[in-house]
Amino acid sequence: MEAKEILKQHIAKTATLTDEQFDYFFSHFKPLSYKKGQIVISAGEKVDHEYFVISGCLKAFFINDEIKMYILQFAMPTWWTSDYGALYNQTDATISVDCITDAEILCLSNHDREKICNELHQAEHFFRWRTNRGYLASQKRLLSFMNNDTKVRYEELLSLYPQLYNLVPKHLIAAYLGVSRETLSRLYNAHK
Amino acid sequence: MEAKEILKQHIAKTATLTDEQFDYFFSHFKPLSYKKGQIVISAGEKVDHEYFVISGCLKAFFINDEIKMYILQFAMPTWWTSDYGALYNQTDATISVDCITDAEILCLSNHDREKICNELHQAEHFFRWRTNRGYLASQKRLLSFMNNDTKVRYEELLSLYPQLYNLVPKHLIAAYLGVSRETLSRLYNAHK
DNA sequence: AGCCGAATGTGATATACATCACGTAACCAG
DNA sequence: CTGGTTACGTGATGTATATCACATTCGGCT
Repeated sequence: MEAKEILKQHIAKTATLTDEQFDYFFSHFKPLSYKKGQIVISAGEKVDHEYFVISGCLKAFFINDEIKMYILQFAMPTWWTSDYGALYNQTDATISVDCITDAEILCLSNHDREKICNELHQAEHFFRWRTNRGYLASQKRLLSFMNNDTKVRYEELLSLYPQLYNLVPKHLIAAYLGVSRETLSRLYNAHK
Repeated sequence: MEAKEILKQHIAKTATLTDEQFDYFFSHFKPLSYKKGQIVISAGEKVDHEYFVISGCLKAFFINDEIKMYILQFAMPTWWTSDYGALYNQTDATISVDCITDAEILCLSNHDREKICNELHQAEHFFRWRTNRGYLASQKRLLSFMNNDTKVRYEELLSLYPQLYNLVPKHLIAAYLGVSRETLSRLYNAHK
């Protein structure tokens, strides 16, 4: 299935757009191809776009002290990603995004999103719901962080996204869980 | 300033409504008065409303194992609160909300919010931005959780909301930070 | 004023995890 | 194939924090 159709079905779950409206909506997206390891957003630079993943897997991450990396999100097909803080507030990125695998993505500028939201009520509706889902997911993750130990969070992550186990290296999973790679290694090798 | 005016100025920061439109918008809200300690949302029960705080301070919290409490949010004037997961998905509440102090709040049903969003494009715009701010705040807190130790998070919280120091008991601050009350006590009593 | 439960301080001990260190295996590019 | 980089496993040790226990103080009621 091509990118346009994937986005169309994704939007259709929350908003009602005529074919003409969707064509107009889609005309603001630019398709991009990335290779494994390529950088999409680099901390310290300006951010003008958000990204909708068609295929592949990206990560959005924060690096502190030039040393420790924390992964905010693994972005899989039909997920959106960006440094939304920087994007909405027009500040420099503090979060970076790069490709864990080769990836096809659709790119939408901040300006165009606001323009479309203004022009099409249903587009605004869609983006409200998208953000809402992100908010709920973030809150759920925060609660899990406070409430569960690493092992439970690890199993939670894998039961939610089993494909991650073979797709991304273990030290990235550790960076998502917020523990060291050594601790994670010991956790699932404590067989029995 | 009365409740209606507070809400009006709050909305005006993100959305443009005529006086007539705002009057219509406001007509869906119901003012309520609560006493310190009163319960607004009780885990396990249905949730039909979200709440806009006019005065006082509420907390939204999760209780695990009938023992440990984690505070998701201190809701201060002009903040919104509810169990949004339960509200949007029409499931039973997993999060409770109660009053830390006496409070005046405005209450809006889930049904009415969706109705207004559908009728007034600018209302949908407002709620998109409100949710967006919540999402960014939640993401920031998550990052701080992974990246900073308890002391830094404690200072972060107090520099953001200095009034909390005298307003809420320390064990609630500990429950927000995700540490035991003993640890928090030792932290700021470790005066050399 | 005086009482009682709630809030807070503080010691002792246990534990999960970070960190450092080192070794091995897998992967890829020349 | 080969050398180097990346991923992964595992031991030893230090540290922040949880937990339990108990003492003390505070604040709201009657």
